[in-house]
Amino acid sequence: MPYRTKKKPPAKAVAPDGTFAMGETTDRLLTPGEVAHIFGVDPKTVNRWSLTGKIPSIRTPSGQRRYRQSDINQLISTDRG
Amino acid sequence: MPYRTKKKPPAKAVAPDGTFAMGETTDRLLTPGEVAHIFGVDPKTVNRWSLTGKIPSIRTPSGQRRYRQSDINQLISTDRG
DNA sequence: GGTTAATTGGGTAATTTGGGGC
DNA sequence: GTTGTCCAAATTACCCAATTAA
Repeated sequence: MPYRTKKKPPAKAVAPDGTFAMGETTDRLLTPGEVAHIFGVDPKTVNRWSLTGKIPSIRTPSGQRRYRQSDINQLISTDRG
Repeated sequence: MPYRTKKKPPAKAVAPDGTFAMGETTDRLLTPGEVAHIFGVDPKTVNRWSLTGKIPSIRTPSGQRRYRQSDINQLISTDRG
């Protein structure tokens, strides 16, 4: 999967009729490559972060890792040090 | 994770945050696209999982696959490693 | 009926994984 | 202690057109 940055349409999670747009909502899962692109590191480094408990990860039934966008956003904080 | 749709899914089964309503839609069958969204993969990958025996699937009379929520829930687990 | 979106199957390219060593 | 790279095997993504579902 290439490091594709797909633009998200205006996030409209739940419509008035109770329906919602699939796949474009708040908590989509990111691939290691996407997270790596965000932080500017190697995908393997991202996996190391999950190994050391720095990022929670979800496994596909075949063992690949996926990361919650909310978890990633939590790590992105402006640093003044 | 190229699965995206601008229209409403068949019904509200899995909320954008990944949760679901227990008392209401527990036994509803999920489409490949919905399961794909949960795991952050392509719908075809989900079908591949059923072909390799990782997920039991149910077929519509026309041959399309559907998945039980209970089967999917069993596979979801946060991973530390 | 008619429109739109999702699913399916096949083929091929790209990504991910784990280990090892720098 | 952390990160980047090389490797082979496994897994997944994207392409297409036809079928099915809503």
